[in-house]
Amino acid sequence: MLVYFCFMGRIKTDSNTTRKEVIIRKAAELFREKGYKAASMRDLADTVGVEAASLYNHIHSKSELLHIICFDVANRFTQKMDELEAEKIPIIQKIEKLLRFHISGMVHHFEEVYVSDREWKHLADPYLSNYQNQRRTYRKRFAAIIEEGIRKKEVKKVDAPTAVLIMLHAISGIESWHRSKQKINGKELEESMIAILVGGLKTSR
Amino acid sequence: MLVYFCFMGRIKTDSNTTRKEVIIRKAAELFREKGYKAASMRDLADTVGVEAASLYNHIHSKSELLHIICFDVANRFTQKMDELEAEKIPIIQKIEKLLRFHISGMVHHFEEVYVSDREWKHLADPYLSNYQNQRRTYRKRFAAIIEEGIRKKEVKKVDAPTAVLIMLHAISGIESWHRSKQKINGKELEESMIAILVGGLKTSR
DNA sequence: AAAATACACTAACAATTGTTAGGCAAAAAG
DNA sequence: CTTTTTGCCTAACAATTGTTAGTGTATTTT
Repeated sequence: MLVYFCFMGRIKTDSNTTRKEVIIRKAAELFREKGYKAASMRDLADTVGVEAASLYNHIHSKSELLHIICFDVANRFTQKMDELEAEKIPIIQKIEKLLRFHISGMVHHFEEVYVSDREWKHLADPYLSNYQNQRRTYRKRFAAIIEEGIRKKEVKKVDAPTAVLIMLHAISGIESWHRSKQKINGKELEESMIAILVGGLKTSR
Repeated sequence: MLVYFCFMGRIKTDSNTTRKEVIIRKAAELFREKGYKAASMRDLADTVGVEAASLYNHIHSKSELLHIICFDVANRFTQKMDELEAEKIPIIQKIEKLLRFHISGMVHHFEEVYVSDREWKHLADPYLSNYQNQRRTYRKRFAAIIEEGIRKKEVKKVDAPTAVLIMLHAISGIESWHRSKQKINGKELEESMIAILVGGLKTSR
């Protein structure tokens, strides 16, 4: 017979949100803030408002949290790429659209996108190789678009993989925009970035 | 009376290299590969060829390793900025020079630069705030150069902090160039990057 | 050659880690 | 209301962590 003094209550959920989703959300915040390895399950439990052991009623392991976050993001991007490839618009517009998708992902789903971008190293096989493959082919598809642009003379002659690398990492730099004190608003940021990045690609006339 | 069976011998050093420097070098490799938190002192000891405890004859703590790496890199960049500000050359050339310095740092001192870029979060105060300040003022000085360029109409009208963010993060993307199988050579990479980045900044004529 | 220093070793520590077991209470289902 | 299920709790585990103490052997200095 055991008496509970400081009973903490259940994890609060809005309707349409499972407790697991709440945990994943908080995990993303925490992993972003401290890094996957430095964030402990006890930390996570605190921010969720529960004891560490209780988390395991909803999830299987810490690593599950990471791979859910990573693949959620990766799949969203892959899906967007599918749609984009099917569209019949000028290449330079395709590129712009893709960049805008990346930028707004980084602005509005910051925690998840950032974690998937920086912490995927800590995935365990077979998820690790899976993730790496998905990422690699995504970049190849992106590079293929740029190369098509070069053939059609819409895009300046550049090394396509290098261009992809620049674009994607430039966008991941939005991280420091989030961190900065006096930040311009999200829409301005987007336009500035597009101007520089797309401007750097267009054939100069 | 104790007899040593598998005596591993001392840490090998070239002349002009202290054992501490060897350890720091290996630490940079390890921190880059696994991340600061995931890299254990026993891992480090293994790659150095020694027992974990022996490392402490040369260093004070794990965190010392991180802050030596971070500040070595940060100071190099700060120093370069000092030199550059003093030069009397067109702004667009200044920017190009700075970018080239960053690029070749990322190509030739990859491990240290990468670690200082990605793992500084794990610095402990007061080093953490120090580092953040140094980084912030560096970026402000970079932004000031771009703003001067805009005033002199050498540079397209863009939000300067955003431009800095793009440049620096684009360069840190060289990480994935290192990782990639079929990589173009370092010099080509540099020229490609300069073309896109500086191209994106110049006033279009 | 003797003395001093540098540097490696083994053994052990306290703290923190992810995770499991088992029990009780609230919420949902009957 | 009664039963079942869900979800929280405490307690504890084994593993891994950074680090210190103490000891012995190479190497360097005298």
